[in-house]
Amino acid sequence: MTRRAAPVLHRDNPDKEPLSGHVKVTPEDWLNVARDLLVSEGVAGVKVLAIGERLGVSRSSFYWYFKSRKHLLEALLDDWESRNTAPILDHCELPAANISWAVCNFFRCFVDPDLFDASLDFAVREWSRRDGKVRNRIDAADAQRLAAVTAMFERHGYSAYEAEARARILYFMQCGYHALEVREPMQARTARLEGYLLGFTGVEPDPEAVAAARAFAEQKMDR
Amino acid sequence: MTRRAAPVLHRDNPDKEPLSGHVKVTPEDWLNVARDLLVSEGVAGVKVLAIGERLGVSRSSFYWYFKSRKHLLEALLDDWESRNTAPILDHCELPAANISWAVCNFFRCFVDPDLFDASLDFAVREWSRRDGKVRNRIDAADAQRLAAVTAMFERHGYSAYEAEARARILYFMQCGYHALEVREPMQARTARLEGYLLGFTGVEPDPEAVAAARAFAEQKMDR
DNA sequence: GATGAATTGGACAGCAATGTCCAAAGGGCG
DNA sequence: CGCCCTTTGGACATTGCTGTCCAATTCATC
Repeated sequence: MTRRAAPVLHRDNPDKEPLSGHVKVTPEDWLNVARDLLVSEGVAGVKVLAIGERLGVSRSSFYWYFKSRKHLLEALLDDWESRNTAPILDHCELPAANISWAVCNFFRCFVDPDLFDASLDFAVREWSRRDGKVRNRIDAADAQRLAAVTAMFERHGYSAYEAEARARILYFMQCGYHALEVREPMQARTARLEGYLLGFTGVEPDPEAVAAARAFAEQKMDR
Repeated sequence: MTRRAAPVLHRDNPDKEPLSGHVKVTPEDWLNVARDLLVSEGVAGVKVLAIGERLGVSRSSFYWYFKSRKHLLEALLDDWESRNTAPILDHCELPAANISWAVCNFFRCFVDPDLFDASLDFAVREWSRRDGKVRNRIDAADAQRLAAVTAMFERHGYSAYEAEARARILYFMQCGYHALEVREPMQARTARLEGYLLGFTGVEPDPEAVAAARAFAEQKMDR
């Protein structure tokens, strides 16, 4: 059925080899909980004490793995970069019979948290408002993603000018949807699918693409 | 020429009557600087000491006007609510010869910071992620705005279904644009106007509406 | 000149966070 | 057994914030 999100803690993950010796947690555990806190509380919520408590481990042992909180935050940023942009680029490049299928491929990222973690992306975005280095990283990511969507429209026969406008409508709209943290049942969302596709592409949507996308989205419902 | 944004400090605003007696600042001054800080630093940056410093006034005098920081924040939220949603509703209801003009009216809000302060809106949105009461207020605002845009499309002949989808594309896309804090010269933005209008409305844009919108936006450039 | 509204600066308590140091374990492993 | 890697908990210095209290001051106005 639905793939479960990977456990945040190393020791809760049966796939990982057991920790030997006196080891209770790994640096990755610190990082995973830090990411969780970044999303739920913002960068200010990423506190050494809070992470340690959730790991069931003392605050002092943090400094065994990381030089300082600052170094943890740097690791967090690398982690985000290495996981959130690639799936979008991949899905834009997927072969597609027509523009309906192409846009539906793109949609998958914004429906499936395993492909694109919108909460993480916006947590980093919020962080970037107060940190120039973070800001540069996210600007680069946005540019890459936009270029990929534009190329997708161009491959399906849109002029460079129209492809750019449509790419921006599509990508910004998805970002806006998540920025507003709209809460609605997945069915309400997929019910508008034909309308969205018509708006994004300017042509009547391909019923087969719609059906496939709807099936994919509703299967991801219980998330 | 360009209308300057109102001075943040009462005493810097020549339109206001001079303060009498020993008065150096008004509660509105505290509020204005607080709003500035909310936007630039986030709600955590709204600190009594920091505001006092920018007002050139001691921290202690804050408690003459406000019971506590918490009360200041409540005033800040009321202030946002009373200024950011009305212009959008108004501009959606403006008479328009066709859908191109209507959407261009709507655009004005997102181009003119006097009509809609996107930075403030997103600062409140960020705040709402960590405060349930704030969250409820902003959800209500989003619902009102979306309803107004939907009604706008319906008045121009779109079916209820299509109006809803197009309203969401339009409103979410504008929010996404600002959420990503795209930095580009206004000319680059208006160059895409025809493409945007075609995407949003599904019909070829009215050249007169485009020309008027372009003139309006470029006149607001130096902001 | 007295009154009172507005402001000041300093002191103090309380809290939460980071980072440092260290002595004392505890368990795996040679 | 004894070494070493890892963890612990506590103490401590430091920083920065809120909120309280208060005595002193200043200026407009009655």
